[in-house]
Amino acid sequence: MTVSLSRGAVIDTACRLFAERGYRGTSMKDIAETLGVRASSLYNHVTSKQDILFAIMDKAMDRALSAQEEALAGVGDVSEQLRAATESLVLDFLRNPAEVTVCNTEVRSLDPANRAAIVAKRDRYASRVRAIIAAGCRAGRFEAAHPDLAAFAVLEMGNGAKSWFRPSGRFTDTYVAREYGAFALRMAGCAASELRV
Amino acid sequence: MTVSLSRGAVIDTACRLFAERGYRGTSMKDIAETLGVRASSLYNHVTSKQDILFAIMDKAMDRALSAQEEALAGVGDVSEQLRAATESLVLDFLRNPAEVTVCNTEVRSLDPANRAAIVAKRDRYASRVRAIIAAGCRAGRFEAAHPDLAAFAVLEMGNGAKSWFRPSGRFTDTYVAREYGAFALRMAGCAASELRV
DNA sequence: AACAGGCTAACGAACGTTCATTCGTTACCG
DNA sequence: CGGTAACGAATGAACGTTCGTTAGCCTGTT
Repeated sequence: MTVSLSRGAVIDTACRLFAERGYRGTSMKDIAETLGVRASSLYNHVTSKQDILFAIMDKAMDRALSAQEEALAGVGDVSEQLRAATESLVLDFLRNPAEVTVCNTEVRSLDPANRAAIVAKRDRYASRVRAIIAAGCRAGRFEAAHPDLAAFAVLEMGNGAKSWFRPSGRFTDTYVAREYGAFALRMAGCAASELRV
Repeated sequence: MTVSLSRGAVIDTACRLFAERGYRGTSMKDIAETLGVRASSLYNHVTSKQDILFAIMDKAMDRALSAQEEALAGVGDVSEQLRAATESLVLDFLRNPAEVTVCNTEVRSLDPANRAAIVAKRDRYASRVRAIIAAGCRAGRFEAAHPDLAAFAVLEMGNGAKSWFRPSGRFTDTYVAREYGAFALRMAGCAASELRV
């Protein structure tokens, strides 16, 4: 009988522990024990602890970016774009809380080269949201006094949702995402008549 | 000539370092070196590293709580209460970024007893915001579908502001706080006619 | 026979903390 | 005024752990 580790299992387990206790608060021994194995065995599947951290974050950013692309594909109206982008963001946060927590709290634990790669992807993600709000303001459909400021507030909403959401709670994740999509439109100052579509 | 350490100086320096590198990512040696002193000298002023962390967070929570009380004192109208509470929250975040960062990221590094004390204060702070939104909804002044959900979104806005705000930037902290106060009213579904007071 | 993947053992470094000692200043006493 | 006792605070050395990582071995499967 072989329980037999895999790279994926190591990374998934590490992700959960990093989210709970932080990167520096989690030892290779902790990860190994959770998997029922000795610490040295992990090195058959990953090259270092830093390697694990980067793999978690890189995978998570790619997932978020492609979910965002998919959500926006074929959506022309700028209000619907903001709604779709926000719903995608919130859904991603609610469905992958551990990965997202690691992404949000452990950027500082990345080696400089790894950090540059992750920050670039994060910026790409954020700039799409900024662009939508800016376009809506230019078109006179939103009336945010400062589009960038509203964009940051929207991007932060995912964290707000993640911090209290529990899958076993009153709401489904899709329902919460829709609710936050509406928050985003309101915050951007979208004309009230559009809000109840 | 005596540079001579003090408990306050140790705590302030530690706060900045904890905010940048995290509690576990900061050693007593790091703190001491920043102060131009050896690690063992710190123990003349604090009893342990954990003691430092708790002192930082306890002071920060007390400051936030009393700022909130002061902001709400004598404000009767529920819309103005939400605006005042949000402005107070955002201002506190913008003016004490290091303390707030530590409070938001290092709860997990607290010993169980210390954690209970801090979480109790944090809950007291959050419940005041929840109560305002709930009251506004009952009075028909707000129309959030789920008051608690809107409350969490409001509480998260401080983080959103803190993450991009720089004192040297385009906006003053009071201006940003006002802007976020308006976001909060919109998000709660406050009647549009009240928004431009 | 080859090998992947687990194991034990060991490493050097860094950690938080303690301890006895030394230093510099202040306050008192003759 | 000079000598000294006393005290707060900084120090280097040492402690027991824990850290991430490497090396070499052993076993079960192919």
